[in-house]
Amino acid sequence: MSSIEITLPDGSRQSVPPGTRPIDVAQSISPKLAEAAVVAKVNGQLQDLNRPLESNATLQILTPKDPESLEVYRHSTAHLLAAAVLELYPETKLGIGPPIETGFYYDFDRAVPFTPEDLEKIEKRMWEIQKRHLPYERVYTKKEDGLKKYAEAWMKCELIQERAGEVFSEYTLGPGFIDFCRGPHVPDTSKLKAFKLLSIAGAYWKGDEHNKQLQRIYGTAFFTQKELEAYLKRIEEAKKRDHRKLGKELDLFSVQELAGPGLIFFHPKGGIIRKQLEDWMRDQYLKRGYSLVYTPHVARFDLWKTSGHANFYSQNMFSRMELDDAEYQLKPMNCPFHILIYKDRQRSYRDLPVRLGELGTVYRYERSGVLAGLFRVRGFTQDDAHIFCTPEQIENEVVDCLQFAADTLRTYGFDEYEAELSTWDNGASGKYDGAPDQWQLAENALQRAVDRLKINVKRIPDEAAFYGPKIDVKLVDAIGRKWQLSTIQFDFTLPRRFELEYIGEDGKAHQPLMVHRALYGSIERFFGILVEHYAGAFPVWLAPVQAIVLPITDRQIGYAGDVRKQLEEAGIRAELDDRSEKVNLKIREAQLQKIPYMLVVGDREQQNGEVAVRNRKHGDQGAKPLSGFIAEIRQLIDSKAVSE
RNA sequence: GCCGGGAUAGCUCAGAUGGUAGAGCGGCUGACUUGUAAUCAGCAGGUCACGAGUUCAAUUCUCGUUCCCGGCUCCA
Repeated sequence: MSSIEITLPDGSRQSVPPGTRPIDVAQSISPKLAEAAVVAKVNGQLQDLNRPLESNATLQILTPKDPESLEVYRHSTAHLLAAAVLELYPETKLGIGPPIETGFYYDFDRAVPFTPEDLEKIEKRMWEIQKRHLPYERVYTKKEDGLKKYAEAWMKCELIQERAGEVFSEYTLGPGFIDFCRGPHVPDTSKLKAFKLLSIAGAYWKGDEHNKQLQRIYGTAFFTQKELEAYLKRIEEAKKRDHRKLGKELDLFSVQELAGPGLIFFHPKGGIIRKQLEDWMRDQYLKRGYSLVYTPHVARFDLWKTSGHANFYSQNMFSRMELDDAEYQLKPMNCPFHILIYKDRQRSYRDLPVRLGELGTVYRYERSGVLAGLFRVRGFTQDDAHIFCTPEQIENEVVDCLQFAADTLRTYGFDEYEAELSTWDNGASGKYDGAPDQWQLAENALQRAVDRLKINVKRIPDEAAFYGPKIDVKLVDAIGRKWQLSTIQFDFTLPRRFELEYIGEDGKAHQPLMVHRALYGSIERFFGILVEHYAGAFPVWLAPVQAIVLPITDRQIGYAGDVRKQLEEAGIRAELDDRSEKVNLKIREAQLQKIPYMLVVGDREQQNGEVAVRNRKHGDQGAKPLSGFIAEIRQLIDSKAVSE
């Protein structure tokens, strides 16, 4: 065969000699394309630009515009990191070094831990190697030879044992570096223009805590310095919004060392916000056909044996406590309690669906290292509800839940969200509880519900809870981060364990279906997400202080007090700053507290019964009659406007 | 839980190769009476996280504990 045929994405064809490289084809199309090229896609597979084409193929040249090329680029940067580490610390053993959503990492086994200073040194060495313009070259080794070659590198040996075929590929980076790797890579280090090492962390080999702990170096890389800087700026922005920092600055909540980690104290200002969240949710329960219930925080341990938590959830529960008659257990979940209410009397099909909702506080033992602000705590309150219904009712119930979740998100100013449907493995592994027809019914109901609402859902096989399939809703916050929020989960296990029943039309007992659902998930965590989403500048209806009256001199204190009183009578949370300070200072402090409205009152306003309105975002709005301002702010509060 | 880093005034942080500490902000007092992001002056605040050890001497060095931070694993 004297030539092979290459089909390009636009459908055009080229005849080229075998052994032609994708980069040559790119060059023939345009030197500019060759310059921009990062990697090739040959017959749908990513491949090195320098790897010769041996037979007819479709070929696409990927440039920074293609998302896949960034992964390759970052993977190559990870190799650069490994090469730099080996030059500086030759005794280090290499683990794996993949690209991740925000950059890349590489895992190392080394007796001495890396320090932040090492990180700087390593990054410097990376730039030095980058400047050598070393090629990434693909070479092949027989498995048996490879195992010998990597005898010293225990992790690589394991990987080769597990993953390599008879002959496997390796990539060199100059004369001194070679790594077992599937590739592909960028042609050489001159392609790598913008990268930065970010942090050091411990990480278990293969993610298993029984394995050896390695040292992971995280970094990030972008095609341009500009993108890198934008990313670093985003990290800075996220730090500024950190709910732990704002929680202290705005006096919203605290964690007390004397009380214990992961236990949250809501201060008065945080308490007001939390009350809004709770009131709204309880009102919604009642509007949407839920019954509001209250249940205890502890129960006999026997209850948790019946529910099964004593077995499969024990490592997440607080220790049992001994009372005179029996052992008691602080509740890690609300479901058994709601089930007991359901079971307290006989249910007819006419009673269904039964929807029992609660803001239920649960306690879970979380390992100390995982606790984080409001996002991961040991005591938290779920907006938890359980729906007991017939198979015929299930689809409508799921639709209502999803609608409810979407309304919740919209109310708090989240316009963007994603949904995931986690399904079982069709019984392949036996790790899922419940009958196949139950799984079928539930998964179909979930799928039809999202279809009816035209929600885009990502289906994730084999990710269901062992007791049933679920839909998870993830919101996207103001700076593009995703947070797991609402969850709607089927449960086939608990109705069986508790022998739940309803009497059907046929006069016989049937087992109801049960759905767990939580929309905020945890009020604490949702609160934290809100703090970060709004960077502490809460919508007026949530703001702890909605307006503050700022008299310019002591002469207006009397009038300012009247203004405040009228605001309070109109149901507005108002404060008065009657200190003998300059109005500039009062404004500054009110601004830093992110109070939505500052009402400046001087002699002029006092004379005319007015207030000079300053908005935290839009600044001075000029003077207006107090009654007019009250009408405006009431409108914002009553409509739960998310911006003013 | 594990790896690494950290804890100094109410807050943010500086500091000494071991000789018991400092700034800014805040607080208090007084003066100023001020028009849209910091008025001035004075004063008072610290078992340098906690507990042991080494030392003539420990906030500083060593060990342990607690809590916090970045990760791993897990998760609302």
